Amino acid sequence: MRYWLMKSEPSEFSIDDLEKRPHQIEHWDGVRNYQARNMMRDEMKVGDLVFFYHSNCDTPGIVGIAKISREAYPDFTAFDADNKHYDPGSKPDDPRWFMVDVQFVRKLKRTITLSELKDRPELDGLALVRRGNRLSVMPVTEAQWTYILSLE
DNA sequence: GCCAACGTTGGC
DNA sequence: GCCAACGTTGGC
Repeated sequence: MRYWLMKSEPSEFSIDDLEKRPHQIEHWDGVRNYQARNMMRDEMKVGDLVFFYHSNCDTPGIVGIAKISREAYPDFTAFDADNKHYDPGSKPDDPRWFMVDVQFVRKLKRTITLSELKDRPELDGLALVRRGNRLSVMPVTEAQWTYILSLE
């Protein structure tokens, strides 16, 4: 089993939104970065655990835990010309973009903020805190996962 | 709102 | 294949 971190802007889709979805499951659409796509398509497995991260908001940070409930399948929002993630280069018979389903597990007792994650030398290797990183999906090692949870 | 960092596009 | 221009991300 692997661990991940996935970013979402809470104004678009927050941990509370996930908790309120039917069965507390939602598809993770809109990823349009090849590196992130490859991780979702090739490496994410049902049962993998995910830190749910709120980006582009007042207090960026990890707010909850989710799990992968369905492995990669074509991101149908890429086929919809009215969708803001539309990509005419992705065809139903030859999809370019993929998504997974994530299921709510729990919220953290508090937000573990980006600024405190940056302060921890134990997390120097975490892509999230590396300069200039923009990946919206990234791997987390088991050691990093355990350490971050110990901060809760 | 600003802007640094980075990915993508497309002319050559 | 190079690289300038452009668009996006996302912290601040």
